[in-house]
Amino acid sequence: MKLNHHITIEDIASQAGVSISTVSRVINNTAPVATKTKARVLEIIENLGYKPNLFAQGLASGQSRTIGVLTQLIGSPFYDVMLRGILRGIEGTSYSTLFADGSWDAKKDRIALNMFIQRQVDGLILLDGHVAAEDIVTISKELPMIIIGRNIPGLEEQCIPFDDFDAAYKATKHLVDSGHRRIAHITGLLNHNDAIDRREGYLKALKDSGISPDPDLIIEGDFTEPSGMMATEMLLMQGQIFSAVFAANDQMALGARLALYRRGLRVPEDVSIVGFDDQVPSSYMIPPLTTMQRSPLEIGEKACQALLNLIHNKPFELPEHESKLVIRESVTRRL
Amino acid sequence: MKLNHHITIEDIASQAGVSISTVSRVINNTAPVATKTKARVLEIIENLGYKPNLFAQGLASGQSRTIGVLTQLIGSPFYDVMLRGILRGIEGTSYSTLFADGSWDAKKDRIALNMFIQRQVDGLILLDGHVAAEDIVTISKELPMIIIGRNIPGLEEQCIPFDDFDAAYKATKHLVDSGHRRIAHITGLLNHNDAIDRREGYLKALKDSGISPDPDLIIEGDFTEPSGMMATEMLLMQGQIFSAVFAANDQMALGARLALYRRGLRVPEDVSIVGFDDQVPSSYMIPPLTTMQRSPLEIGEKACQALLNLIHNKPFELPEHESKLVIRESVTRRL
DNA sequence: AATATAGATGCAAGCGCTTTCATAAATTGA
DNA sequence: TCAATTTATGAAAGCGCTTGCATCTATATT
Repeated sequence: MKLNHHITIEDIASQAGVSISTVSRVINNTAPVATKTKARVLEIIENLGYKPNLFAQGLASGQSRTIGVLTQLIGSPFYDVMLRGILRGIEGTSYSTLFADGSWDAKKDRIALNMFIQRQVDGLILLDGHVAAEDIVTISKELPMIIIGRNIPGLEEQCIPFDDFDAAYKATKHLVDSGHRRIAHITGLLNHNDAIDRREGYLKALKDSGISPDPDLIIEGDFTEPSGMMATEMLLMQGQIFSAVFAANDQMALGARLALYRRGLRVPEDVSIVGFDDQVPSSYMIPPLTTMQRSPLEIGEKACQALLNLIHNKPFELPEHESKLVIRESVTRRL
Repeated sequence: MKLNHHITIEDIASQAGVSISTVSRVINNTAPVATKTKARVLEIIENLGYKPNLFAQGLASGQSRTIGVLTQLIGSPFYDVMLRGILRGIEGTSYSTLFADGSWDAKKDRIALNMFIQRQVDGLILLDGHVAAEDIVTISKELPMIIIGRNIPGLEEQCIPFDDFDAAYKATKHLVDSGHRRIAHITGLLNHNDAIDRREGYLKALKDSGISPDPDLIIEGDFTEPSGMMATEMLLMQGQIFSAVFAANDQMALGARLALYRRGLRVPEDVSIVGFDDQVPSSYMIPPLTTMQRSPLEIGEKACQALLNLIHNKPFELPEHESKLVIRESVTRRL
């Protein structure tokens, strides 16, 4: 392992007996260079282990070979897997990723965005968050970007929205189709659009099935396990009658499951549960959780590739995103 | 949201009627500047929303205001929480983090390290990984770094090793103290030092208690849920007799729990389980898992602060790391 | 054979900052 | 009051690269 940051393009040039322009050209493939010359330069670069100084490159070219990724809460499974997808998408390219965490805080989002701009990232991936749509539009005029999990008016081509409404509809429908009529819903934080969309999907599915939603069966959670547990405890304490729970994510489903266990209620015999996200631990819940599967890894990877193409003005394609129901063992038929 | 990357130090200088040197000095506090002048410059900077170009700064000063973080598998809970700690530690500073994922692959580690060096990070945090100790020592001569999860000879002052041996010892001891004699162990990947240390801790605890370890009760997993499940199924299929399982991490404990469920074995009545890491889903296992708690958030944050101090040649302190047993409901006394 | 064209290379001007060195102004001490 | 400091500032030389322009050679076209 050598740290040759002292070798410069000039060293290469003089050893190869050419000018630094030529060396620069072979590095960047930016103009034709005689085959022989190119080979010689490449060889010397290899031998000396020369690596261009990215600051100098960046300063001269205005490009940073860096993309910024704004996530909302590192340590949150769904997003983390998406990050892994992004890292996978960038692998093998000369780009690197700068990470920042908005923590669902608009102020932090702005700080992060400013940081990215100052560091002159060549592109941006936004994972959800509370950045104002107009700011996104402004920035997108000067900076290639892909927005995951939102749909910004006027920027649809660069957005990968989630199908929260549809997915929640399907999840709820599955319960209805299994014969459940009194289905409780633990929502996510209702200042998050995805939580709202999921609730709407739930409501629509009930209505379409001729069931009039009971507001008492809808409790707001915050996407965490404890909130799922508390929501369920509250339902139980209030003596609400329900045969199924649709949780707006798997974490809350796990919480709900524990609350039921504490009360001696069996899943799915007494209460069925459907989650959302299909996170890894869900398939190891007792019993394994029926949930809506999404494909964050693929989304992250494809989004990253799309961004890279966008940066280079090449045509790009955004991944289709459709959640699908994974039937496991937490739902039973009710006659 | 403005993107003023076009304003340069010269704009500030001319507006303030001073030279760019002076502006540079007030920005960096690198030499005395008359109070009045300083105030004027600062005001203009503020008004114009000027942000120094980091490439130019980096090129001129050789500093990047960036720290590199090499993680092993983004999406893996324990490390992700540590990343959050790091991000928390860097918050409010002028530094940013460059992330790379080694995926427990020495080759990728090297690529990432080269990338970091090329990007001239000012410091490095290594989360575990397979980088050769000698390479680490070489790099550390030129680059401030903190190594988490390993102990590199000659670099002890910059390492935050984990107490895997002790923690595993405690975990196993807890089972022994609860009356268990035939305790199975699902190890992690045995090319990982932490997995080896945990196994050693397990063995030592048994021996110290006068129990001679049964090799048939030790099965290698790979730290994932499915491996924990398969290991347990294998034990069951082989007809091994055991009243407790110590899994080298919580994910495998979850897998083990599902395997037992499938066989109709109750936890903890028939088999007790102890995990390792205290990841969030573990406290929502049915029944909640007894496990070894670690403090990745704190470690990440403190490590980051230590690195920042190290970069600035200030004295620094590494976090103490001690795992502690969290007793929940997956272990029962055996008489 | 004469001219046009494409290919190969070098020169030199930046990119926006930091920092050394020199100089000018202000302060101090005797 | 004058030399010796100290404080404040500017000029200019880089940092290591990219890139437009100019030059020169080799090849193609008629």
